[in-house]
Amino acid sequence: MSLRFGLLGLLSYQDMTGYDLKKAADATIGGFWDAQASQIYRELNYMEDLGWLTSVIEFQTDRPNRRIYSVTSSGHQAFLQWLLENHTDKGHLNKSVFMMKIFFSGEHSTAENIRVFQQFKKNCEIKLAELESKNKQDFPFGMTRDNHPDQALYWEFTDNFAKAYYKLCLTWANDCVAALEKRLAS
Amino acid sequence: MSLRFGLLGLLSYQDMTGYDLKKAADATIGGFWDAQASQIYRELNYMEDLGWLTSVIEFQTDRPNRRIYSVTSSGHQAFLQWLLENHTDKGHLNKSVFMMKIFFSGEHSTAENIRVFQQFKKNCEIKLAELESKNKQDFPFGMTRDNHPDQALYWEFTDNFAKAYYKLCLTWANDCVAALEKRLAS
DNA sequence: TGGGTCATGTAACCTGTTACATGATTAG
DNA sequence: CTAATCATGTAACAGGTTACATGACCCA
Repeated sequence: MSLRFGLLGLLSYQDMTGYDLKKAADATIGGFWDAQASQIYRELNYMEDLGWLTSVIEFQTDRPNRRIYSVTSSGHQAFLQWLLENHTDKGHLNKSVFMMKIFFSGEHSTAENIRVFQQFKKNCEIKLAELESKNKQDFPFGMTRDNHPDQALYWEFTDNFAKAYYKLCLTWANDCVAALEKRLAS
Repeated sequence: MSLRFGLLGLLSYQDMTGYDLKKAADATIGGFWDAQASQIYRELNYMEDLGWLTSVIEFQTDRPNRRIYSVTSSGHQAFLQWLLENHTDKGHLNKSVFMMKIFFSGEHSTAENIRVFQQFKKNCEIKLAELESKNKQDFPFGMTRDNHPDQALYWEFTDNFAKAYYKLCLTWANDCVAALEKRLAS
């Protein structure tokens, strides 16, 4: 699994600094991958050691210097190979803390669990709103849909998935709340 | 975070060995948590050090001895506290290798990507079939729905979620394939 | 004057994964 | 005869998280 290859992919669109990458990642793969800045810097370092990246420092006087990374040909090869490796992610719903808690929620009162679901719904609504609004503006750093017509379709696919996912969460949570309220009434 | 509490939860239903826990986990929380046996044993050890569990060895002659774990009161307290901690899992679609690959799939040919989606669909269908069949039999180790009426509703909630999730994956993948075929035709 | 942005990182830690090892019994 | 089941683990590693540190500039 790997942020690693996500970074390679983004850098293949455009040379960037770690700081830029954090923002680019949030704006592009952020719907399904939450990247930590500290990890980004670590990965960049590691990949430079591997020879997958090279970097140049841009000196600035009024702001901190910027270290700009570029993918080498061996880095791009590694990326392409990763893309071809068998995609069988075992179904990718294989670690959900929230579901774990729900599973054991019989320990709590019905009323309390309704509140938990309502909180969950709020979070989903926020996520959905973020995804909808993001859609209107284009991707940053020169990665526009016009710029990358072949890629844009796949960007939409992942976007659609994320949206559909959070909508599913909302309807599911509504059903759960309905069932719990029914129990309260009886 | 954290198989640990899942194990505590299951042990609160019934005393068990690590081996039993692996099977119980697969049968109960397996829809949304893939637990490794090696990690189970490590966690059991660790929790015994913490004083959250105690264990007794059951000697057997014809088979390996069994180490049976029970939750202590401090273990149960830790479990309850975890349940109450704020549930805000940031949305739990925050790490998907599959989506990462799809996002960057513009590098491949349309035909190849159609095959990738078809493989994905097959995996989802298998998962769905597993979930449907599991439903018919009851949970193992005395954890029946009649036995735990308060819990059973929440078990169903997580079950419903997993099923709805894989169904969503299927319809999404179908839409993607349709879009790709349309592109092939034009 | 306080908080946000720009920009880089380190260190310790936690959690989960992979690969391996052992060895008897039982069912096909 | 072979594979699965029972049953327990260890060791090394990979990947991700949290907390912290630095410091200037800009805007309200």
